[in-house]
Parts: sequence; structure tokens; C-alpha cells
Amino acid sequence: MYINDLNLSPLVVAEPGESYQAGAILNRWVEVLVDCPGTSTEVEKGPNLYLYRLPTGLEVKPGDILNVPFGAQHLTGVAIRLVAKLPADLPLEKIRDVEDVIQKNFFRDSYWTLMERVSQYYYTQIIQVIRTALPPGLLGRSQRRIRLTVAGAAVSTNTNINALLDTPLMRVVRQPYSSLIRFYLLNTIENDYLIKILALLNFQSLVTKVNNKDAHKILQLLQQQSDGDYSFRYLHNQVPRAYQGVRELLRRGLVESYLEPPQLTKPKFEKAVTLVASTFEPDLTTRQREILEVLRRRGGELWQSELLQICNASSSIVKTLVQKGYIVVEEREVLRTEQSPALAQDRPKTLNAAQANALETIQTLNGYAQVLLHGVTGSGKTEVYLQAIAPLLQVGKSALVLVPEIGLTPQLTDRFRARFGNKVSVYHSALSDGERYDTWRQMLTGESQVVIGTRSAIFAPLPNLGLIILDEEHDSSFKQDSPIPTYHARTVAQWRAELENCPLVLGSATPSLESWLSVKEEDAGTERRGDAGKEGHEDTENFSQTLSASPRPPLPASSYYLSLPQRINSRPLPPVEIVDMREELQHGNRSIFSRSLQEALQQLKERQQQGILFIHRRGHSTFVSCRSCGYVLECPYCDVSLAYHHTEEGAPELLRCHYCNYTRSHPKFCPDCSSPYLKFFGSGTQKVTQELARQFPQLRLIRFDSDTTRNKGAHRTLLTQFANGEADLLVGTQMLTKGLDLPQVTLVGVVAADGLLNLSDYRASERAFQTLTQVAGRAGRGDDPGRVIVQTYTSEHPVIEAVRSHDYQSFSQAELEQRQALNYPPYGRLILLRLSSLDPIQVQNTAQILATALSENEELEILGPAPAGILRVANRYRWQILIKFAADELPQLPDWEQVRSLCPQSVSLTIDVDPLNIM
DNA sequence: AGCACGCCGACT
DNA sequence: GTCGGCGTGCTC
Repeated sequence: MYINDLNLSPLVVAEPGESYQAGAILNRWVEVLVDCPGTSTEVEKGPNLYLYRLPTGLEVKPGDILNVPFGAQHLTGVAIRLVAKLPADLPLEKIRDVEDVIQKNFFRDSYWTLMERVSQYYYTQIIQVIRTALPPGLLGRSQRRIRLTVAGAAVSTNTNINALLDTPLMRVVRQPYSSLIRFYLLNTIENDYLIKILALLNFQSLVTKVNNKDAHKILQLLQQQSDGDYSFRYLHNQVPRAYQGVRELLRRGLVESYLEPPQLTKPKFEKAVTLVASTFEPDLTTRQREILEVLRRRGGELWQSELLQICNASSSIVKTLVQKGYIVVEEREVLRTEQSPALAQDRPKTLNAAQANALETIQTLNGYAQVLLHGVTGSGKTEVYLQAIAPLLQVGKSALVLVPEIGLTPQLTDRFRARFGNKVSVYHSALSDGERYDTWRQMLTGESQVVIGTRSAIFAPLPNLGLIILDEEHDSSFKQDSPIPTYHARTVAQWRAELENCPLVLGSATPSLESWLSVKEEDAGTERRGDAGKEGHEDTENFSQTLSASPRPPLPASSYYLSLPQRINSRPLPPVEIVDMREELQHGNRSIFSRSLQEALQQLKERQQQGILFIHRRGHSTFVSCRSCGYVLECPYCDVSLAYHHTEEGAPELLRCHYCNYTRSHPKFCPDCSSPYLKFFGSGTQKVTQELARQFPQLRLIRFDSDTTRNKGAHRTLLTQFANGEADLLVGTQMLTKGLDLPQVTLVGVVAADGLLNLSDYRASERAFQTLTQVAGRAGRGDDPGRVIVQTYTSEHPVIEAVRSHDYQSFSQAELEQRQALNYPPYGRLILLRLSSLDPIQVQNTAQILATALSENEELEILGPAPAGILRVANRYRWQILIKFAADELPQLPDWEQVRSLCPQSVSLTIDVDPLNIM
């Protein structure tokens, strides 16, 4: 908001004529927003704006991305406005020159406004937002790095140094000779010995004294790294008091410290050879003629490397031909974009009535509107997207398609490529920096294109957007919880669609309650559109007051609800069978597979069919339940299950609520039926695969999870193997739920639904319903209707019933009522304060202080402070405070700068607006 | 984030 | 009287 108040928006070009009056041509300056965090956290100082001189010959306009010197380092910044007159308090000699323009004319008004909205809503400095929006490697920054010296690498941290020193050679060296004699001696020794000796000379006295624990730890870390080189920042995060430790090592010459200049990703250029002569004169040798012939046959243009490879020639011959004037060689940019296998051209498919209706509605939209496309699994949403995009490309517009992180399967991208060919590009974080940078540059050209990407692709710089699609809009991977800004791509998409004046389509089989409620209210004629635009600028008398007024969430101009209630070709949804594992236990079945599932798995091989087995991720999602009666231990003050805490060997086993910090010891017997069979849930992937191999040795398995799909292309390989019938069963986690379209799958099994149902999170039910429905939806996409088996210890759970009956409506109805009663989203709003520190005591105390300060505001409901679900992560102790307030009558929110000032330096605070993950 | 400067306590 | 740790403020 303060950016706005300082008239930085929109980007300003100086009035024409102004610069002439200042006599300028030679004296032109530009105000630059530089990328150095820290300074602008204090309001009085304002944002990081600095004035730079424009050297002659460098053309700079507001919105350009620049490189500038800043103290000892080089930074990237954004040109905000041209300035003709110097401020009185700024002496000329302090001003330095702009170094370079990295990207011309990048920030247009609408894009800049988008940056500002994200910055305001998520309480993040605008430069951080810009950093998120741009590809990595574009915004450079110098970095302090620490690396081992030769000595540091040679010195041992765990063997006895005296033993090393006690070799005949070393004994000579260790004698107290004068430095001259020593120098002479050393010069007579072979080089690699010399190095070792130098190392030991430097350290023998020192190493014996490295009793500084931190220094020792740092040395070990560096030695474990293959190149013995870490950023200072990394070390600082790993080792407490790293500063002193490094100092110690520096003094002893074991490490050296250097400032690494920013490594910018640059366009890749290659030499292209073009034939410019039409006739070949007799002054050519046979070899030269041969090369020119090759070039002509290939269309008169080739990369130099290719040409030389084909002709088996060296570059000298090319040089000669250039001199003779037959060819020209020029540097041309090569785009490092993801290559995909050649695909057969795909034609639009015939739509059923519901699809056709949806398509028609989307196509008649003009300008900003929000559409919820609610289509059951297998209802053909993708085909609707494809046909909605096609006419846009015809008129030169572009489309943006966002998918969940694990939904970005080759299946999906192939389908878009088959339809739109090379107009499709894929943008996600798994691309290499070079690929990402080039894809990003490709977007800037403004040619009509389709970009498919994950969360961060919402910032794709497409200048001519005609449509934004969020597929599987309910998916939680659209929300970023670290690093800042903690944005939700759906929220950003709403702003973006509004600013670009284009429609936004939210597609899902299980819409988020947020999206569902917004169309329901629209239906009921409730006017939810606020006066967000009007507020914020009315009362700017007090700067900090303006700052603390909360920006409102985006509100759609008009929203539409489109339903695809049936699968394509009128295929039925698969029947869902619920198996109560308590009954299995009563019948003496102690296996993790019910009799039903065992039978189905048995039949799989016999009938030559394929199946999917879904296992909820293990790990920290543990909860405690009674195997006899299904009782789940819950918090008496909050409506959530208790999480099992067991930090280390010998520590007490505790159950704790992550909302209010209620803690109790882990009981020996079930409080309900006194059975001793209390069990932690969260059965691991490993256990299940082992069990499968034991009970069904004939089944061929493919494990499909983050471990097995880590490598590039592994996704595609595994799916191809499965599609080719090289395995009978795909066993995996969440990854199986998104966007897989495998017609041959007839069986879907959920080993334990309980792991999903009883997470200590107010969203647990919603998420469980979504995941289970999506998994179930993988079955019966071919001609066989298929079968779904869901195992659970709580078969009476409303989520289970809703999944069984495929009843989204009544589930969401009931869930919304509960949310409303407790004022949870989408009715109330949440802000989560995450505190972390290397010091467990200090972070806890700080959390308490913050909570006390915040609770003075009676409009806010403060939950906590409570330790995070996993107290310690990467050596940092984490606590959190949840702030709840009414969404419709926005209270006066705290002054975050003031809150931040309550944190000591060692405690870092992150403000997560609209958190999804509050464990 | 990096770095210089300056204050304050410990030691030659 | 000097060294070195650490907190504070500045970088156009």
C-alpha cells in the first residue's frame, strides 16, 4: 500500500521536455527499486528506492529490469521513474551509474498492479513478490560464500592430527627452521607434498586447538560437501553462532570467504550460417563447394555446429567462405525449451450436451468473469478447456492453464501439444533455470500461445491474455506456504483476470468450499461484491493507519456455475464399497487388506486387469485410534483429533492439540472401551508394499510416489510401463489422484482412509473428501465400470458416506454449516503467524508475548500460541499463532510492523495470510 | 544482504 | 592503551 502512496504506481515516465530543461541528455537519472531486503521493513524509511545516473547510450524506461551497483555488491532492480531534477539533499558524487538493462519494458501497468496487490494482501515487500514472479537467475544478488582452503580440505576433523604430523617428512618440516630455510626446503619437495605440508604448517598448532564446537561443525559440513563450498547463509542456518565459527576458521586459514557475483541466467546464443550467394564461382575449392551444396540442400540455413558435423569440417573453412562472401555467420538465440516426442495431430472431439453448454457459456463471456466448472471425474473437462482455448489463439490471444504440482503429467501436456502443437509451453519449477528463463522470454514475445504450468505460472508474463484456467482448483498445492509471499494462485488468478479483463475458469470434481460458496451466494442473489476499490485511499492522513488497513480478498464481478454431471459416453461412476476394518478384526482378519480387497487383488491377475492402490502419506499425520471400537482421541476444547508427539527416545509420549496447545499423556487403554489396542495410524508405504509382495507374489507392482518419480522423465516412463501392461498394480500416494486418465484401470483400493479423516486440521474433512473422490475417480474410465474399495475404521464418518454416494452437495452443505458455526473459512478468515528460531526458549517466549499483545484487539480471536506440528525442522524450533476474524466485517488488523518489532533478531516471523496448512 | 563504523568490555 | 566482539545504520 505504501508503494501506492508514494506515487510509484503506475510507473511514471517524466514529462516530455522536463529532461531538456535540466540540460540533460548527459544528466538523466532514474529511480530504481532495488532488491535488497531488510531496509524497507521499517515504514519510515520507505521502500528501497535509489537514484542512479543513466550513462550515455543506455536507454532506460520505467518498467525495465536493471542491474545496478549497490555498496560492494551488484543487485537487480526495477526502473520506477525517470528523474530530471536531483533532490536537494542528494550530492551528485554519491550517484552511481546504471550498469545494464536486463529486460526492457517488462512491467506494464496491469502487471505492476498485480505485484502491488499481492504485496499488500500478503504483507510482503513488493520486491519479494517480483522475485517470485520472475524466473530464478534473473534477479541477481551477490552472495558471501565460504570455501575450504587447501589446508582446510587436508585437515582432518576426526583423526588424530599428531599422527599425521608424525611422518619423517613432516618431522623435518616441523623443525623450528628459519622461514628462509623452510622456504628452501619446501621448494625442493614435490608439489603435492608441498601443498600438504603447507596445510599442516598452517594448522598444526591451530587444529589441536579447534575446540570451538561451532567451528568444528562448520569445518565438517564443508568437508562433507564435494567442492567444500557453502554460502555463508546456509552455514548460518545450520550452525548456531556461525559467524564466530567462520571467523575462527578464517583466522586459522582453514577457509576463505569470497563474494560471489550474481550468476545471471542469460539467453543462449549459437552461430547460425546463412547462404547469401546464389551462384558458386570457380574460385571455390571442391571442399568449399561441397559445404555450400550441403547448406543449399538444407534450405540455405543451418547452425554452424550442425553444418560442421554433417560435413565433418572445421570452423576455418567457414571463416574462409565468410571472407569470400558466400555465407554470413550470425549469433542467434536458441531457446532451451522442453522437447516432447512427436505427437499425432489431435482433432476436437464431439461434446455431449453438458460440455457443449459449458463451452458456449465460456465463449460468450466478455471480459472479467468467474466460472466454476463442476464436472465429475471423467466428465471431460479438459476437452472443454481445449475447445475454449482454440478460438482465442485464432484471434491472437493467449491462454494460461494452471494445474496442481503433481497434476502436471505428461498425459496432460501431450494432449495440449497434440491439439495446439508448438504453441504450447510448459512452465514449472522442475525446469532447469535455462529452460525456465527461455520459456519465460518466449512468453514476452506476445505471440498467441498456451502456457501450462503450476502455481508460479500465474505470474507468466503473457501480454495478451484471453483466458485463465485453474484445473483442480481445490488442490492445496496452489497455495504457497514458504517462502513468502504465501500466495494462493487462485486468489492471484482472480486479480489477474480482473486486471487483464478476461474470464477465469475454475475446474474441479470437488470444488473448494470457497469457490462453491461464491457461486451459491451469487445464485441466491447475495451481493458479495464489496467496496474494496473505494477503501484504503480515503483516509491517508495517517500513514501507518493506511498500512494496517487490510486489503480485501478479490471479489468476482460475475460468477457462473456450470455442471458436468455425467461422465463422457454416459459411463457410470464406479460403485464405491466401504469396508469397515473393525469388522475384519472381529472376523479374525489382522491383515492390512480386507477380505474384499484381497479377493479383488486376486482377481486382478486372473482377469488380466489393472488396479491402483492408494496409500495416504505416512509421517507426521499420525493420530491415535482404538482398533477395537474406532474411538479417536480428540481435543476437549477444539474439534480436532490429537496428534501424537514423540520427539526422541526416552521422552514422554504425548498427545497434543495444534490449535490450543492442550496436551495430555498418551493413554495405555482406550478411554471409551478400555481396549489396550490403541494404534498410531499413518501406515507407511513401505509396510504396504512388503505386505503385498508377501501375500500376492504374482502381482507385478510399480511404486508411484515422490521417491520413484524424482528423476526427469520418470513420471512418463512409469506411466508408459503401466499403460503397456508391464505391471498389474500401481501403488502410490497423492500423486495418483491428479489427472491420471488410465482407461484400463478397473480396481481402485484405498488401504486406510482414516489417515485422511483424522488430521488435526479444520480442513481435514474437506481434503479427505476431495482426495478420496479423486482417487475413486481413477476407476472405470474405460468400458468396464470398475470398482472402488475404501478401507476404514470409521465407516460411519460422514465423509465416507459422501464418498460412497458420490454426493458432493450434501457433504459441502453439512461442512459449510460447521464452518459457519465456528466462523472458519470460507466464512471467517485466518492469518497464521509462524515463528521460528534456533533457540527453543526464545521462540516460545516471543510467541507468548505476541499472542498477549494481539489479544488486546477484541475483534480478533487468537488461537495459541502452540508449537508447530513438527516442532523442529532443519534445526529451527517453530511456534505459531492463529488469528481468526470475520470475513465480512473486517476488523482493524494489527500493525504488522509493530508486531514484527516485538520479535528479537534471533526469531523470524512469517505472516501467512489465508493459510491452508496450519500444522 | 553486506559492510563500515563505533561502542564497550577484556587483556597486554 | 589496544584488540576484538557485537549492535547500529547505510548503501543512490
